[in-house]
Order: sequence, then structure tokens, then C-alpha cells
Amino acid sequence: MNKRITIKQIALALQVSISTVSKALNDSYEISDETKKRIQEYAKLHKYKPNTLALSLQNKKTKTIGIIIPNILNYYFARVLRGIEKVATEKGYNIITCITNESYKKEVDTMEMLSNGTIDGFIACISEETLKLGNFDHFHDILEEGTPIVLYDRVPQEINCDKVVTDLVKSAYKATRFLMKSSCENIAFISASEALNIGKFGLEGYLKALEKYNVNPVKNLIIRQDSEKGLKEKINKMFDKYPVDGIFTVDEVSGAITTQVLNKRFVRIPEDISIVGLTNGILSRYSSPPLTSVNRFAHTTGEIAATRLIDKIEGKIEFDDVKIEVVKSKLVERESTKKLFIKF
Amino acid sequence: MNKRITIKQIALALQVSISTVSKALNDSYEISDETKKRIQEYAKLHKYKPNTLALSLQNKKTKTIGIIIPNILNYYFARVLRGIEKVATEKGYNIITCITNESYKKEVDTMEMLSNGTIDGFIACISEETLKLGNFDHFHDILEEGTPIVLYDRVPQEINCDKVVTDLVKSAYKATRFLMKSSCENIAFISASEALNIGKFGLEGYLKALEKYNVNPVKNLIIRQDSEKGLKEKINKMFDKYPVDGIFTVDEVSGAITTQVLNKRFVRIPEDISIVGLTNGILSRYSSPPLTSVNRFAHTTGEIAATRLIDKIEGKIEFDDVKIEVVKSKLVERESTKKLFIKF
DNA sequence: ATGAAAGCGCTAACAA
DNA sequence: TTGTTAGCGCTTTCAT
Repeated sequence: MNKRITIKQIALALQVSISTVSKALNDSYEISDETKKRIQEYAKLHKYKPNTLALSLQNKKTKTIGIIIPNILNYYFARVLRGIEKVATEKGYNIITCITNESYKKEVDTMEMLSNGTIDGFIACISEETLKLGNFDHFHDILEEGTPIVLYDRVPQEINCDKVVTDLVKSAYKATRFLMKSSCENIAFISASEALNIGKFGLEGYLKALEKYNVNPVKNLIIRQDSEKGLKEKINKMFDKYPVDGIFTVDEVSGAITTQVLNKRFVRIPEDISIVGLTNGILSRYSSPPLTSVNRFAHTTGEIAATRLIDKIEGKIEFDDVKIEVVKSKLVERESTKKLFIKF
Repeated sequence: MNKRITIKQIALALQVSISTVSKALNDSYEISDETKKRIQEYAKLHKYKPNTLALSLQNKKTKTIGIIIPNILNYYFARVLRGIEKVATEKGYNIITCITNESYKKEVDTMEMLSNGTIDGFIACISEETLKLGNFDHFHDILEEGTPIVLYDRVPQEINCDKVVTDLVKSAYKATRFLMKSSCENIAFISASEALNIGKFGLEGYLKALEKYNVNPVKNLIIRQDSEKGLKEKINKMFDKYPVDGIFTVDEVSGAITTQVLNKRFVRIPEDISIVGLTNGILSRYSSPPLTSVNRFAHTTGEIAATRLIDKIEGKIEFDDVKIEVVKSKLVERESTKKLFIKF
């Protein structure tokens, strides 16, 4: 079945030694042009391709990096992946992508499995469950073995390796501030991602902004849960009771659901209520109306992570030279907020 | 730096031979319990993990499958990936995911690169550019080498391998019929994915449905382009001129943009105009209102593809036993269409 | 019960 | 210019 040809077979067919073939195929100066030509032509004819496995075994380098993604349906992660992929390809690296589905076990298993010669390094985002458990031994083990890791998005302090993050608190702060600058007075906070960074830091930034502008947080204007279940009802109830005129949503789904509720209640966006989201993905872009939101430059995050990892793999950076890179975010104004004439 | 321990080192440390260590670690009956214990304990202590590369080289099996995805930001593909991933994990296979960004060159390069021992088989969706060029030599080559391929979603007849598809024509037919059954009389067709299967077969199904119900297609009610550029304007113009009361959109973005336009014009959905989409992703689910659309069971598609491929890799199916699996689709009723009381 | 040796496909130091 | 040999980490057959 497997018809792939090896240098051994070429050597046999052409009555030369294996090493001659190897050298000829690598265009070594040691081999005569004539022999080279003969060998290369034969190789081409028979579609010879070097066995990557054998090469990797030899070089102790696989030119592959392992990517750990908690959830590929998350648009942010998909975009990070794209960024990684771009840089990896440019630098001649393959990527092997693994999805943990936010599971601790899956994460441990895959990382164990890959760290046995299959990959030269990891770019990982820690799963929700692992984060909750707080058990990072697998990361420590792998680092100890000398395999470099770059963490992105979710980055516990306990793990001593390179990290790429967005300053979510600041981003949330900016988003909330924007609402206040467009003269919203009762700004609600909605999150369906309570367990994640985005939920935690989003709230932090939101509160920080309120404090800065001397607004007292109102408990009933803050909706926090870790799934979208029952969110619609909660939002409706909040609107029934309170004169909300600004909403800060942490994740895209919250933003979308809020918009659905508002549209159904015939509330005008942004005339009656403004919305700003902390996540800028397709839902925000294609919502009716399109939602103003904070763009977290996922693509850049991926690029930085990949560049850093490959530099480390190739020894351009010392293994112990560990760095945290903070990717800037940017508020993208769309139609869910009033135009501001005073820029700040 | 690289502190991974090998059997050789264990052998040296314990003053036994390499093969003894190998056998002991594989729990061979040949080795005395005592020696086994000694070796296994030492291995555990030093966190010995077998080198996957060496194993693969030996076994000529890598237990890895290569996944080719044209565009990971596409929700459908991301879901297919999940399905593949699930089955692969269950069966102890790793996946190495490559994104072609719809580029022919990228596709050829990655597939060449991986088909040299890195993977045992491919699950691939052909890139848009490759489809346009009509050059499938790389697929033929790989198949000839004895590497199994399962194609999904985009499946040219020229390639003789396993395939998993959705019957898009039928799906589009069903979607259009649904609009007619809810008494729409002027049904528009909107596509921003002209170059893709979905655009082509979507139109075919749409026209088929019209024909079946003796409705003459109106050229001006059909909008076809291969990007979303200027789509909004075109849709607006169409609404200005024609009394559209039903819309069939092929891709999610078209659906979302149509909804945006409609909302902006204060057209009520579904009271004034109904919308049905051929793609069921997050945009449809979280749109205002949520869009009725055809669910293509991406997850199932991935599962089937992976199962088929692994069966083939493991020799449970003959290499030449080639099959096309058609995954059924299902119309998901949401709020962009009127409720039908007569089921059909 | 243990070990020596060959081999998976390839490279590279060394020899001829 | 070409070939021999050892070795990457591991398994497996065949001695011992």
C-alpha cells in the first residue's frame, strides 16, 4: 500500500551508496554533478520525499509547535490561531492544534502526549477547568523538561513562562468610560462568562470606571452568570425595573442577547440605550445595529506568541528570559453608541 | 536543556541492557518481576516518556491525522473540526490542523509536507482557489502513495476517495419551499458566497423549488456576489423597487446584512418579510430576530469523516472501498419566519 | 531471565 | 568523489 520511496531504494536502484544519495539530494558539493543529476532525476521521477519523522528524530527538532485551544468555536481563539498559523508558516513551522474543550483532563493528556518529541514548543491557553482547579503541574513538568511554552489570554502567575495578554481591566475601563462620556447615567453590566478572565477583569474595569467618575455601583444593574441560560429573562426584568441607558457587555453572546431583548421591546439603540461590548467578533459586527466594542487584536496576539516561541525554540532567546507582552486594545465605534464629538 | 530521559540512559543507570529496559517498560513476560519493578520505578521517578517519533518511525504509523481547513473563522468548519476532534480523541488519534486560507499553494504545500510520514491520513476540505483552478494532482499523488483521504463539504468528482457532504440542493430546496408554504410570493435569493458550493447549489435548489411551484424566477430578485462588498446597497435597491416578502440567504453574512437592512428600514420580520438561511451558525442564532435556517450538522459531518478515515487507516475498510456519505440537513424554525400550521 | 544486534529513514563524521 | 559506519530512540528477533 505504502509506495513511498526511500533513499535506500534509490541507492539500490542506482547502484550507489545510501550516503551518496543523501548527499546528492541535499545538493552537497562532495558529489559530482553527474551523479547528483542522475540521483535527483530518479528521485523526482519516483516522487521521493524525505521522511519527516526520521529527520526529526535525527535533528531533535520537529519544526512543529503544539497549539492548545480551549474552544475553537470561540471567535477570539479562532483568530488567535490564525495569527499563530501565519507566523508559523512563514517560519517554516507546522502547527498541531488541540482543542481541550475547557477540560483539565483533556489538557493534561494532550500536552503529555505531544511533549514527547512531537513538538518543539507549546502555545497554550489554559482551560477553564484547569484554571478553577488551580493545578498547573503539567505546565511545570513540561517547562522543566526544557520545552518552551507561551501562554496567551489566560495566564496564571504561578506558571513561569512567556505570556501574551490583553489588558482586560483597562479595556473594560475604557469601554465603560466611553458610555459615561456619551452621557449614560445608569450603566448596566452584563456577563455570561463569569468564570473567565473576561468576566472577572471586565467587572473590575467597569467598577474602576464608575469609581473614577464617582458613580456608585448599583447591585441590580449587574448581571453575572456563567452561561447564557435565563439571561434574557434577567435582562428583561432589569429593564422593567430600572431606567438603564447604557450597557456594558462582557462577551459577545451577552451583547447579542441584550440586543435581541432591546429590539423586541422596541427600545431604540443607541437613542434610548447604548451598548458597548468587551469582545469584538462577528456577532458584534453583524448585529442589528452593529455593536461598538473593544477589539482585542487576537490576530496580533497569535503573531506575537508564535514569534516569541519560535525565537525561543531556535535559541535566539534564552530559555529563562521570560516576558509578558501586553497587547493593546482599541474601541471600535459602531452604531450601538452615540457619536462623541469630544474625543478624550 | 532537554532533560527527557531515554531507555538508553535508564539501561546505563541500572546496569542492564537496552532491550531489557524496553521489555520491562512494556511489561513483557520475559522480564523478572523484580527487574521490571526496579526499571519501572526508575522510569517513573525520572518521568520517562517514550519518544513518539521513534515509535512512529518504527511502526510506520503515527496515530495522527491531518485536517485541512480552508478557513477556521468559518463557523461551519470550526464545528466540523470539533466533530473530527471528538472521534479522533476517542480512538487515540492526534490531529494536526492546517488552515489553507482558501489558497491553492498553501494547500499543496501543507499536504505535501504532512504526507511524508507525519500523518496516517487526511480529512480535507478543498480550498476555493483549488476548486477554481481545478487542479487536483496533489490529491491524486497522495492517494497513489496509499495515504487515505476523506473529503468533506467540497467534493470534486475527479477525486476518487471517501467523501462526506450535505445535500445542499435539497437543503436549499427545502428552505425555499418553506418560504412558499408560509405564503411568500416574491422570494429573493441573496448570496455573498458565489464561488462556493453553497452559492452554486443554493441557487440550484432555490430555482428548483420555484419551478416546482410554478413560479417564474425574477432576475432582479437574485443577488449573487462573492463577497459582502456593496451588498447592503444592492439589497436596499432591491427593496426600493420590488415587493419582496420572502428572502432566502445562502450564507450567514448575507442573512445578517439582510436583517440589518430590514431593521433599519423598520420592516417587520417576519410580519412583512420572512427570512430563511442556508447556513445555521451563531449569526443566525443570535440575530435580531433569530433566523430560521437549515442546519447542516457540521459536527456529525466531522464525526463521520473521522470514523471513516480511521477505519481505513486501521485497515478495517479496503483502501479502494470508496463511499460518499450524505449527511441530512434540517430546517430549524426560529423567529424570522411565520409559524406554519400545516406541516408538510 | 537477560542481552546482542538489526532495523525504521536519515545524516554526518570519517575513511577510502 | 564516493562509501562505510555510527547513531537518533525504540522494538523485536534471536541468541545466551
